[in-house]
Amino acid sequence: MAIIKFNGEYFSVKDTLNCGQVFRFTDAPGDKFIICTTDKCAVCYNKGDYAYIECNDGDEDYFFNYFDLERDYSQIVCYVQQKGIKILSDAVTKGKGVRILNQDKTEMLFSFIVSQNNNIPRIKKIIDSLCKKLGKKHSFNGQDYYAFPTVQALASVDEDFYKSIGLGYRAGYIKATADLINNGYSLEVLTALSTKDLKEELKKLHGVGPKVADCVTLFGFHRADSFPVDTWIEKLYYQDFSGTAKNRNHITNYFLQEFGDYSGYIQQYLFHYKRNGAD
DNA sequence: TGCCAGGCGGCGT
DNA sequence: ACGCCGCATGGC
Repeated sequence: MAIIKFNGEYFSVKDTLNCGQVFRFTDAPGDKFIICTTDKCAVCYNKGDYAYIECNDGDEDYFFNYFDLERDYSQIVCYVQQKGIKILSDAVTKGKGVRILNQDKTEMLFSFIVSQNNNIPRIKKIIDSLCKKLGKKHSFNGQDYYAFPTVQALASVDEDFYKSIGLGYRAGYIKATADLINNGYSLEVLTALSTKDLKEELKKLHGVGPKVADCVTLFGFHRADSFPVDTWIEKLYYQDFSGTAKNRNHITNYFLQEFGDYSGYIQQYLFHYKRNGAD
C-alpha cells in the first residue's frame, strides 16, 4: 500500500468529486471516498491540512497525474478572483479545493454519452452496472471492485443488453461508438488536434453533441479552453450572469471569450457552486 | 404525480 | 445556421 500526502489547501477530495466530472466513486466510513478509474482504485480523504490518497504500490504516479497534482491551482484561483465577478469569487471561495482530474479518454467518452439528458445518481448507477457486468473484477483493500469495461467487452454485447441496464435510447449510441473504437478508431491520435478541431471530430461520433464533446475535451484531454453548457450552467448563465445569448453554443462561446484558457476550471467552480449550494 | 436530468439526432425552415 | 420535437428511464 502506498500513500500520497498532499497539501489540502487546493485539494478537496469531496469537492473535486462533486462537481460532475466523475461518476465512479462511493462513500466510505470516516468521510473517505473510494474512487475507481479505468482498472485502478484508491481510497481518498482530507484530514487536517492534507489530502491523502491510498493506492496500490506502483500506482502512485498514475494517481498523482489523475488528481492533476503537478499543477499549481493557487495561480488558477488567483486568476479567477482577479476577474472581480461576485458569483465567481463566491464560487471559488467555496470550491477552491476543486481540481480537474486527468481521466481516461475512452471512459469519459462512454460516461458522458450515458450522461445526456440524465441525472447524476442515475448516471452513476448505470456506469456502475456497466462495470459490474462487463468489467474485470479486482480487489483493493480487501474489497471487490470492477474495472471500466474494455472496448472489446463493450463491443461484445448488443444494443438490447444496453437497454436492459436502463440506457434507453442511448443504447444505440453506446453500441455504435463501442463498435467504432473496437474496429480501430483511435481517440489517442486526436491529441494532436487543437481543442476546436478535437471537439468537431468528437461530434462526428453517434450520440456526441456539443455538450458531451466539451466534457470529453475537458475531462479526458484536459483542454481547459472548453466550457460545457448543461442545464445547470444554462440556468446560471441567465440567472447570475444576466445572459442574453439564445442557445447553448452561444453560451459556450461567451464564456470562452471571457475566460480563455481558464474556462474549464471556472466552469467547474461554477457547476460545483450551483449544484452544491452557496452555503 | 409530473417535472426534470451534465442533450442529441433528425427534420423543417 | 437555427429551432423544434421525440426520445427511455427513473430521481425527486
